[in-house]
This record gives sequence, structure tokens and C-alpha cells, in this order.
Amino acid sequence: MKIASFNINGIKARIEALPAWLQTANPDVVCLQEIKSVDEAFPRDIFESMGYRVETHGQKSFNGVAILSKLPLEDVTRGLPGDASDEQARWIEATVIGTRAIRICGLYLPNGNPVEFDSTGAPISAGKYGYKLNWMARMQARVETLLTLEEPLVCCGDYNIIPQAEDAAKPEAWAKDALYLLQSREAFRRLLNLGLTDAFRARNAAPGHYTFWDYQAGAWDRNNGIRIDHHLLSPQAADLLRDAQIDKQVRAGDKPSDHVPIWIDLNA
DNA sequence: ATGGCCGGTGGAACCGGA
Repeated sequence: MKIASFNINGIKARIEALPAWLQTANPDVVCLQEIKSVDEAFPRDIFESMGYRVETHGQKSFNGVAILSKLPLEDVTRGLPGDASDEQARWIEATVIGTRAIRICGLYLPNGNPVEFDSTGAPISAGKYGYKLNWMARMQARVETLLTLEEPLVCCGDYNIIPQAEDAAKPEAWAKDALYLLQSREAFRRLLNLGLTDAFRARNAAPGHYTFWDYQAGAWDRNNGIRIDHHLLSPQAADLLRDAQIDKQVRAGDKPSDHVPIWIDLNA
């Protein structure tokens, strides 16, 4: 079962590039982030005609996540538990029925910038950065619940976290950024410490592999990238892992997103 | 060496992104 994640930066803007990549890559399941569309406006017919079931969790203008699947989906839920007042569409779950049933969480973790700092230089957990850290604590609680099921679980999406220095071309440039601050990496590490496996790193230990290149300052041409899109696997899913890859070449295509697709292949 | 963008909204600049 090939399970991909792709921050498309707007479904309307990617109306040609996304189907073109699907034709080539042919994933069984795709978690999309930043669809930037309400559910009613999502062009589901295009993907249904390609054999995909379509489940969206959108909102106007910003954010928005979706799951496309060639395999049956069960128990679809929308929204990250833990804050009924949170109106940002960043979390969707479904169970995909292959030769094994796999619970999949598609997520768009908050960016968290700009960060405010106190007089000692410590980041303040308020505003957008506070929202990011609170959101990660809510995700931690949700994952803890799902792990008690002891079933294959895949949490994939745009984590907006650079896990380690080797995941950025210029780590020093990110020192005070919400994507790389120690508090952000610690929260990501706490997720791993629940027993989750970073699928790409389980297959490839080399530095210099990125999933995002800014549109600005010639970042792509200079390979000034960061690795911020991830698949985290429960032990039962990690045992099924056959492959994990980044579709880097998509960034060089026509009208690309600033992120590229990443995917795993599970024996399921 | 440095700096450069893009998408959505709404119909001009601005916000948000990372």
C-alpha cells in the first residue's frame, strides 16, 4: 500500500500538477494539506474519475486537509480533539482497508511564526507559537489514544518541524524560527518517544534530503531546502515498511507547490 | 554576494505561508 502526503498549496492552483503527479506516482492513498478550499468547492470529480474516493476537511481561504484513496475508507473523522473552539481545518483521520486495515491521520501542523521572545531570549508560548505548541500537545494526546489500539497507524503530513540540523541546508538560518526552535523539536521528539518511527529516516540516514523549498530567493536552484513533511509510524506500521521516498523532481515541474510529495510503501 | 515568491480574496493591496 503506497501512502503519500503532499502539501499542494491550494487545490485551484494545483488543478493540473496534482492529477499529473497522481498519474505518474499512482499512490493508493494521498493525504493533502493546504487545499485552501471549502468542501463544496473541492473538485472531487477530477479525482473520482481517476478512481479515488475523496474525503475533505476544508475551510475558506486557508489550511484544509483531505484524503484521496483508491481503497475503501471507514470511520472518517474530521478535526483534532482537545479544543472545541479551534476552527482551523488541520486534521483528518480514516481507516484504509487493504490487505490490512491501516488508521491514517492526515495533518497540517501550525507554522507558529512569528515567535515572540522575552528579555532572556526565551520564546514566549503565546500567540501563533503558543497555538503551535498547544496543537502539538493535543496531537500527542490523540496519538497516545490511537496507540492503545496496537494497530498499524500512519500519521503523515506537513509537520512544519525541521527535526534535526541535517534536515536543513542552512540550519543556522532557522535558529529562531518556529520550525526549528528547541521547544518545537522537543515536542516532535516527544511524539517519537511514544514509539513512533520517522519512516524516511528509517530508510535513509543521509543529510540533504528536503521536502520544501521556498518560492523566494532562488531556494530551489540553490537547493536551500528543509525536510518538514513526515510519515510517523506506530510499531505495527513500522514492521510493514518497505520503502520511503521523496518525489523531489515534482518541484521542478510546471507551476509547482513549494512542497513536494513524500510517500511510503507498506506491506499491507 | 545578494536578492528574487506565490495563493487567495476580491477586484487593490494585503494577509499568510515557511
